[in-house]
Amino acid sequence: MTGIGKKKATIYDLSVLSGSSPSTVSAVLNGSWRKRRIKEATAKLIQNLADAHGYTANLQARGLRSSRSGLVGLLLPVYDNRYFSSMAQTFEALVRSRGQCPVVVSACRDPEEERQVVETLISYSIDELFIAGATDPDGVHTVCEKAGLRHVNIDLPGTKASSVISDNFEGARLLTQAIIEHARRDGPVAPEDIYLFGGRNDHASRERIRGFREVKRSMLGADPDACIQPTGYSPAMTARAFEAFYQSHGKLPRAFFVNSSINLEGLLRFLAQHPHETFADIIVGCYDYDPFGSFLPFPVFMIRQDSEAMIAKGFAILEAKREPAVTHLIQPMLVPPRTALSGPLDTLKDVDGG
Amino acid sequence: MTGIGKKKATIYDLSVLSGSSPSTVSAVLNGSWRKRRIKEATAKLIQNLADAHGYTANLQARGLRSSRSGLVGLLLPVYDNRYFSSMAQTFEALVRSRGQCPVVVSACRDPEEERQVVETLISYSIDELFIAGATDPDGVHTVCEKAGLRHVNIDLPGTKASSVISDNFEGARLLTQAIIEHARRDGPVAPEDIYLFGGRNDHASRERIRGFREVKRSMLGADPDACIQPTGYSPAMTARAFEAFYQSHGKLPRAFFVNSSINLEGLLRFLAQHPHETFADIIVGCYDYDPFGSFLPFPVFMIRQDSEAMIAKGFAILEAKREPAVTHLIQPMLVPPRTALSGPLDTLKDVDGG
DNA sequence: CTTTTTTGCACAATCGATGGTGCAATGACT
DNA sequence: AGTCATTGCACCATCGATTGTGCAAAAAAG
Repeated sequence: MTGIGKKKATIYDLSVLSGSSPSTVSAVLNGSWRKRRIKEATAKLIQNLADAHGYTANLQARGLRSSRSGLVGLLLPVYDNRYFSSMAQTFEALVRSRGQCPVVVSACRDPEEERQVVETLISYSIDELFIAGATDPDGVHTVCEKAGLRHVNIDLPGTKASSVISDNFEGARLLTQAIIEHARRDGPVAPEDIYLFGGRNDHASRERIRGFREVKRSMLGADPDACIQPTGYSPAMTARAFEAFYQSHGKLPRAFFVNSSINLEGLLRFLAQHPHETFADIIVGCYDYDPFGSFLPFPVFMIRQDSEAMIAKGFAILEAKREPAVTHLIQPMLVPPRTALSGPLDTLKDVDGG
Repeated sequence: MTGIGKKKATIYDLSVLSGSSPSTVSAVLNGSWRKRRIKEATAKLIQNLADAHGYTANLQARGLRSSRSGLVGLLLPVYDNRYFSSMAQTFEALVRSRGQCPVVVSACRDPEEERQVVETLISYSIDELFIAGATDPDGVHTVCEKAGLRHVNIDLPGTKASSVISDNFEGARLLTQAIIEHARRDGPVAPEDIYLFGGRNDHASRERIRGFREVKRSMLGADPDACIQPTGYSPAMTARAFEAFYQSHGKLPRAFFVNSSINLEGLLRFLAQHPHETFADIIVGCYDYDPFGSFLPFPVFMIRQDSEAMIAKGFAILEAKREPAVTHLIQPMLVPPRTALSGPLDTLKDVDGG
């Protein structure tokens, strides 16, 4: 409580105050004092002094000396959608519960940015890194390896480090099947009735497209190439693809698979340009779960990826230090329309809730 | 490119390689070499060596010595909703563009956690801190001040540091007015037709409730206290409030104001328990913008808070070092139903978009 | 009352970068 | 040639913590 605006207390200050040496103070404050055979009384004395002066360790100094920082990084492509923001939320909670400090950064799907950001994290001696949805996981891997940083890929796999990803193939199968079955309620379904929008040439998109096509072939007997419309990940591009389809066909496909919630925002932009009623009968499957997306005015089947399981598995991999780079699949979950799942926020206590 | 898995190069390594002293190397690599009158040829030589060896500065060492880190912190209550995740996205971009490194952390609306997290950030000598939506801004302020850390409150104001917040009163007025006007399309509206759900006893909620009540009084002549249902911020509690209302009234209010998108998720949970058609005619106003929320099967008016302007203003305040703690209001924007606004993601380039 | 063991702690090097200071070499000028 | 200013850089203390090592004093053993 002493000293507002004063410099922060250091072990040297406490050393003078307590009459012990800095090393003793250090040992007491970092918990290694038993190993160092410090008398319990001494430890207590120093601990009390530290508390009284609001001592907190200078983590940069500690990190410099010990070349470990207690930081665990999560590299995201973007924050601004429910899949990644809930992943960040889960990550924070998990890292905190392990007594470490979470650091989340985004790199905007830019391979160069990804490497730079990771370099920066390395400069802070982070202890572990979760690389989520990286455009160039192997590029990041190289940077990490050079620095001896343990890391794991989440969501998009790399070839050089272990990865934990959704079973995109299976998820896509579930989703495609669900929208086709739903469409069949209104009569027979032809291959040209079912489209896929969004995604690009990354592993997840490829697997989802593969699952989509496989189910279409087995349920509908065919899958014309025209039904696959990879638009990239931007809402604007996706909206344009819907608009183009609409212009040439006079309607949207009867049912379609949207590659991610970001692409689904593209659908919103399209819808905003057109009267409400025109699209009351479309059926949508979206690979990603967004609670509001689930309640749109037409049936939206969604896939909820289990980011909690992915992060947890990621930690397990980092601890196991497996040598060969393996890829673990986490099963995603099909979410029927109008479903409000609980999320990471639900574990928070809501103080003063009235 | 040399050395995979080797230790990172330091200025000492480069010092040996270049035949210069460490301080010269340091000066060259941190850009202060002109001030230090280093020959250009020497600088070039060292720079080339550094590039060749992939040198990156150890930021912990630099931070320790200079007691500045280049880090700028953003403290969030949670990640997992569009308001805060888009704030994080904007923050990242802005900080990056200033050549600093963004660090985003969440504290789960827990005052104790808030202080602890900030202590940790301080231990890393962060240069500036944005405190967004803190439950106890003044508590955090105390911690910051003790460490001489420049900081600014965003979204929820404190009394001891400057703040940048939405004009919640005005936003609530706009929103309330919009839903009342919309409701009047179907006939006269009584005070008991319009409710407010969500929020708790924080500044934002209070201001919103004040705006809500003021508009109701002026447009409808009254505002019974029963129409205000502060449920806290959790979806579960909010859902319970809707359920309770429904049990006792046999329906939902004709129109209602929902305090935040998190509370709006509570509405989803309620809806999921009930048949679709029952609620086709409700009118909702939500204080927060979520693109999917805007397209729900009933009219949803939303308020989009301008987090970009808030962050930008926050930087301006930090730079100006204003002494008296002032509070700046940023005007939010009323978003009519079925509107897809573009967000921070739209400025990203989407490479490989096919 | 020695010798050995254990206890309790102090010393000092170290992590990597920064920045004040000092000093030799070079050039400019009288 | 002697003085002075300038250029170009090296030296060294410093930031705050960690950790291997050494050495007294106290306790135990002989």
